Amino acid sequence: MASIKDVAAQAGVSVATVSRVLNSHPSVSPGARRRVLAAVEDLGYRPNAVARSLRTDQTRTLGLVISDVLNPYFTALARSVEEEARALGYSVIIGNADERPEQQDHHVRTLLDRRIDGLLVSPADGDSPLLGDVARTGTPMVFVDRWMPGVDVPVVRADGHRAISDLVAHLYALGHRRLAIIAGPAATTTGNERVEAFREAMRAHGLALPDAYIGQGDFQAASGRRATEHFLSLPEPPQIVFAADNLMALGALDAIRARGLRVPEDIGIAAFDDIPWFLHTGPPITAIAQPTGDLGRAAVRALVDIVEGRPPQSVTLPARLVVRSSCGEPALPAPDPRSNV
Amino acid sequence: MASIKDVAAQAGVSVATVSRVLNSHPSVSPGARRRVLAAVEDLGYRPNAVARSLRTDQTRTLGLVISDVLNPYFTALARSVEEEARALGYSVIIGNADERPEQQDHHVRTLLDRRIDGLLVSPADGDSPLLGDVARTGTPMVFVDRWMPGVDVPVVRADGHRAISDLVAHLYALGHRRLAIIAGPAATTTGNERVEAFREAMRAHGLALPDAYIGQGDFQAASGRRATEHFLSLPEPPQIVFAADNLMALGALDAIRARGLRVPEDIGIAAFDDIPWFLHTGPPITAIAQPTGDLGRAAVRALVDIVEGRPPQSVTLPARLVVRSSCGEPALPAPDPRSNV
DNA sequence: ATCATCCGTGTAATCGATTCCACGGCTTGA
DNA sequence: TCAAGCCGTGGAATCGATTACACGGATGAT
Repeated sequence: MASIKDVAAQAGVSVATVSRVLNSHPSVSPGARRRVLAAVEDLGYRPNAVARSLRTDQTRTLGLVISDVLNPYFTALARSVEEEARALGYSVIIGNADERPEQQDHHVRTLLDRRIDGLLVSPADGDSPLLGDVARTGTPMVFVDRWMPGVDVPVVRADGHRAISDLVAHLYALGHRRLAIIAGPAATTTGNERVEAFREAMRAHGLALPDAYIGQGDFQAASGRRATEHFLSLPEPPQIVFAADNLMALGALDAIRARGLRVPEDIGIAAFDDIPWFLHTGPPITAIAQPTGDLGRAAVRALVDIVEGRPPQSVTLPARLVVRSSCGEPALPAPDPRSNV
Repeated sequence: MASIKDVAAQAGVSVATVSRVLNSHPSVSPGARRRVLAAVEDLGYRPNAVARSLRTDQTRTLGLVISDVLNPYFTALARSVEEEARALGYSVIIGNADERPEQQDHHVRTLLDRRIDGLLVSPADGDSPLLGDVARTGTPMVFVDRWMPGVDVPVVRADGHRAISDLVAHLYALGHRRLAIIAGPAATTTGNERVEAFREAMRAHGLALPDAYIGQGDFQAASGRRATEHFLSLPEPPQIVFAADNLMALGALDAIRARGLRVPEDIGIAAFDDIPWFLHTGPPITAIAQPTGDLGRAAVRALVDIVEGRPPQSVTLPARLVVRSSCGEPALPAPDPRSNV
């Protein structure tokens, strides 16, 4: 592959001049510029990003470590992150943690070894001292969706309080009183917050959230299935199962089907995170939609702000309730049950 | 961040010795090794992958350009690719083409600029002379899922002939005669093959595939919706709509719902690509499952074979039919309607 | 005892870019 | 006319690693 030396030789100039042309430095004569450009074209020359990065100490690359690529929520997030980054002249390297802290740390380390300019993380369950260390060394870093308390970096996330309170009001209006939740791992912020918001909203309606109605999940489908099976074996099963993410909702649906029960007649389902498939499940699932695209874009902007030396901003955007029919027919159907995720 | 020089100074040796320790070169004295390791630990030193790549001319990184990250089939593929690559000591950088050739080319170029060791591509619709050029320059490259005729690189893919023929037999047995297909873009190999296999299987049952029953899609949900709307407006609509990928099946489901029709009573649906969600749609969708994990792994192995100088192999694995209820109740229900994707 | 060999180590070249500094030629102002 | 300044350019240092080569000392064979 042609190097800058080949171009210089072909154009009859020094490598310094070639570099100047390529970086549009002003002091290059029109003639030299023309000859360099011709040589570049002729040789099909493309600058070696590796060499350039070594010299300039920047890679124009962002790292994104997500908890689970198979989760449509994170895929959607990854897509918007990549788009915004590309618009700002950065590439993105995605690492999939698969909800496993060791794998998350593996990716963080590889990304750091590659000297990415900044890191976007949605931390997995379990504590990882590494992330704290990384933040402390001054590597530009931003949390997206989930964050870690005690690590002082900007956080870009959705706030579900309002939407969860709307959800509980909706369920209450439909006559449901026994509401259960499948929680995410306690160590993730999103896991806790959603339970707390749910409990609070129930209290506002004079309802209690008994421990038996709190299932421990790990954001994966299998855990949703297990938790739901347990709910269904209770002497008094809940009327509604609210899953703290979309995959656990899927597992819940499985468990309910396996028992031969119907949704929503026998038991209702709702989920945090709205994804296109929820329109097509039987029945369509009532969900809380996050502004995924906006979150991804805001996260990239915050990170690039840090990278480029501007003051970054934490961002919190509201999630909103999308009512469908998985908890029973709503009294007043929403004008458009389709989410705009 | 500490460099190899800092480690050398701290350990009281030269950078050469440090490098030898790090690369487990045999001729280093135990004492020196110990001091170097201590210094590495002490400084939290991690080798700079950028510098190393520049010198060794290899990045131990593979590029993967997929057609659409929002398509669960490709996400599953990406996941298995990353896993296998990690097991073999490589990292993966994913580029999302969004079914757009320019965006695909953008990613290919960026990946090449970064001097990835090899490229895994599932080419998008539309011709891209770039890929051919890249292959010709000797960059290690492997096609996965889709390929481009005339570009001489190994192809790792699933063969759907048998499964499609099974599908048509299944539909025929259920009494369906008017079968329609939503094709992928003509320029993609998978697009064409699936239509041809379908046509051939129909002919084997004495059925014709009229042009009106061939919808032109682009592997995106919206095109599946449009094609299905067109089918439904025909004087004699088909009894079954077979979508050449999962997203178009989703679009088809949309269109059918929008007309207030029921699946499978009014019209049946089947899809190429099986994804977890198809178990949960209303009704569960009959689909053709690709051995996605095996495909991803085989593709990585083929690519790494090229990179490391071994002779690579093209691989074709059979897809298989997973019967569910979206085309009517099967006479003999399959023992386990759950796909093992 | 002598010479060849081997082992552990350091010096320095190298990868492909960017960029500081110096230099020669030309313009411009006094 | 001459000094000062500017402009286009090239030489060379530099980023952080790897690795060929050289070298001194110890070991082993004869």
